Amino acid sequence: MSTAKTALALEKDDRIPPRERILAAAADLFYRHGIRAVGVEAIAEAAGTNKMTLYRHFESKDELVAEYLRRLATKAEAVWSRRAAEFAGDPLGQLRAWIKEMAAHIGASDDRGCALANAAVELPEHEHPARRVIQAFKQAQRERLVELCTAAGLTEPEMLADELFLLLEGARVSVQCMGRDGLGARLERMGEAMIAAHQARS
Amino acid sequence: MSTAKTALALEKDDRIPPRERILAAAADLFYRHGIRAVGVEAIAEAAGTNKMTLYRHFESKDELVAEYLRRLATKAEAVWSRRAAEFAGDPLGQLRAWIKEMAAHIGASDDRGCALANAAVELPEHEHPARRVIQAFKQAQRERLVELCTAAGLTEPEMLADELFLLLEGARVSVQCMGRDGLGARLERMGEAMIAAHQARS
DNA sequence: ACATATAGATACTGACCGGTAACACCCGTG
DNA sequence: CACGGGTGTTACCGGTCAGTATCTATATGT
Repeated sequence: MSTAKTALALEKDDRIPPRERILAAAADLFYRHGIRAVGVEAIAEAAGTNKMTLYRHFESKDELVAEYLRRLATKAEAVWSRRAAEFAGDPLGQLRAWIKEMAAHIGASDDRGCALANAAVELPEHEHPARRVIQAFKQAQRERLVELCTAAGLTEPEMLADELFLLLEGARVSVQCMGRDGLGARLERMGEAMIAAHQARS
Repeated sequence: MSTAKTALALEKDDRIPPRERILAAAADLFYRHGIRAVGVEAIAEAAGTNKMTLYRHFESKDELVAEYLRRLATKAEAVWSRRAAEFAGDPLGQLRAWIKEMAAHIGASDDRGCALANAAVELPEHEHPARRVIQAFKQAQRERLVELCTAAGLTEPEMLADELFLLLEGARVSVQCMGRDGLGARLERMGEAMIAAHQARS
């Protein structure tokens, strides 16, 4: 079976503790090649260490995967906090900024969609430790959107939040099926149209 | 790594030639557990045959995967033809029927989203024979939607087609992240709202 | 100088992977 | 009857998988 993996070992920096190097290498390889396609040995090597050290820090590959996703979720929450601060008191502006940022992501040539969603597709087993991370993150994401739509005084905020959420979620997977070609720009227009449709008619 | 696979060998029916039994078994296992999670031996066994016979009909696992997706694409095209015939001269009705059917899919308890999209997530390698199948199918799908929106006389048909396409695509992956809970019904409302927003104001 | 903790290196286990070789078998056609 | 094609069976190949045991090296703190 075809399994082309580019190692590209990020050069070892001893100032960074091995646990962090492992997580960085895992993030890169998992995202680019998929979780099941990457072996622990390749991760250890890319992190400038070895399997034994990896297993001293993570009790299994499944746990490493869960931690990889947990880190991404934390990072995403930080971005939301940053944006909330930047657009304090302007929920509509925050909503628009979010759409803009997602459109930019989709335009990036190395984008392979949402790592959490991809993991959900790759790991259907209900008992996998990654699944609770994914579910909690996506539900929080939707909740945040609902609150934003509500605060912006838009009509039927829950429905609009779902529309925007699914639109973006669809765009991020669709890019992996069909390629990019201008989707980023179209996405922004669609988001704006949906918001406009939920603005109270004066 | 956790890899729980339920075999559930469909009992062998000798009236069906082995090639078809293999494709049926592959379709079931690939969809339920993911492509990388299922080995050729498990497929052959579930098909009531063995690896050797499988490799007499498919030159590699990658080719089997491509054929699995090709069959699904063909089946989907047939559904579209059936629907086009049923709603001949009523593009709007056809559009609505499509949304209804997709919403029903999403409500089904064993749904794991679009097999083609899942495969795209699982197989990022550009050279994989499955990728051309996926891309062609998704582009045809979008094209059909554009034509339908145009025929229905809706405003900005390309944009509406994209909106509906991404909405549905998003719903099918989102189900795998967050569960179903009523998404089917909400989906229908959202689709109708989008269509309404593109109906020429009188 | 000593104890402790962390990390590196290498080799290993047992299982599974995709793919193949060799051979026995059955069944329909000539 | 003989033949040949599709099928089944078994054993195997080299490689990789997740995970572990063992031993050495290094750094830190006292």
